[in-house]
Amino acid sequence: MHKKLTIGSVAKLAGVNVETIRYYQRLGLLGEPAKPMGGYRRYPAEMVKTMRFIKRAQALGFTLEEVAGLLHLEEACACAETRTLAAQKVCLIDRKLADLTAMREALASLVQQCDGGEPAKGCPIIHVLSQD
Amino acid sequence: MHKKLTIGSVAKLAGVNVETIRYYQRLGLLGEPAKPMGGYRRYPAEMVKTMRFIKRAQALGFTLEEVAGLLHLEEACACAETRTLAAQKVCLIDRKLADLTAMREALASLVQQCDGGEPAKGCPIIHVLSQD
DNA sequence: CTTGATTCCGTACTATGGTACGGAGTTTAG
DNA sequence: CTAAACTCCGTACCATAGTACGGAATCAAG
Repeated sequence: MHKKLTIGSVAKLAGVNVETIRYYQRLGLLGEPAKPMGGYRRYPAEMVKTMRFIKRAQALGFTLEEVAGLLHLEEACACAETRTLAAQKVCLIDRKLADLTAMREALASLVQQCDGGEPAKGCPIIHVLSQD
Repeated sequence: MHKKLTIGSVAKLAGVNVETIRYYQRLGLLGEPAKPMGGYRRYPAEMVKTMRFIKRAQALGFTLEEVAGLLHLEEACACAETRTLAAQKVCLIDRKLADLTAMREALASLVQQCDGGEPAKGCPIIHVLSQD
């Protein structure tokens, strides 16, 4: 009794296109409930959460393939492999955080220097960001 | 006398494909020096820095179109428009940082719980990450 | 001065992440 | 019970970010 949503409702609740759900199903990211003899498929409400998770992960730079990996972590935990995979993701995120922070500082200082009014003679943006 | 590199050397120094440089030129991200009467073009060493900048920005989730915007900030500073653009990028980065941090915490706690040894019964990863 | 590497240029192809479309069947609301 | 809305399925199309290819010209070393 907990499979009550049509694909359209899932899409609406998750804020995505129906086609996107079908696309993810083709990629194996989302399961397809069995089609009840000629009728429409019914989806559990957790589907919406999973969709939102995918969208969040994607926004953070994970590819759909990586997201598929993260989703597998859910069903197979307490396993050395999956733990390692998750730990690697954490390292990867740490590197991204460091890079993003550096970028943020550089841009913020650019904005400040622009505020300072010092005209022409080249903004330091590329100079600051392109070293190493 | 400061235009000494061939496109191949730039590519090698920046660690990218020659075709990628030509692709960026087509998109207008990189300039093309004038071709000296039937010969090969020569590029300034800064080209390498610009390439590296593009790659760094991309790795942080900026599209090539956005990178083009960032590059324009370099030559036209002290201008209200460009300052605003940069400030918006900073906000955007702040949002990404917040999201990434949340993701990091969630994943790290997943790893810890896996370490705890509590077997089966579902990892909290999706539960934790998909709320709101 | 020839041979092999590199450049130039255009065009085509690839992968990823979707979106759109068309026709047939199925629901659901009035 | 009919009409509108939705589902199913396959196939086609789109944008982004490149990579590959092929022929002609040019350069650099032996």
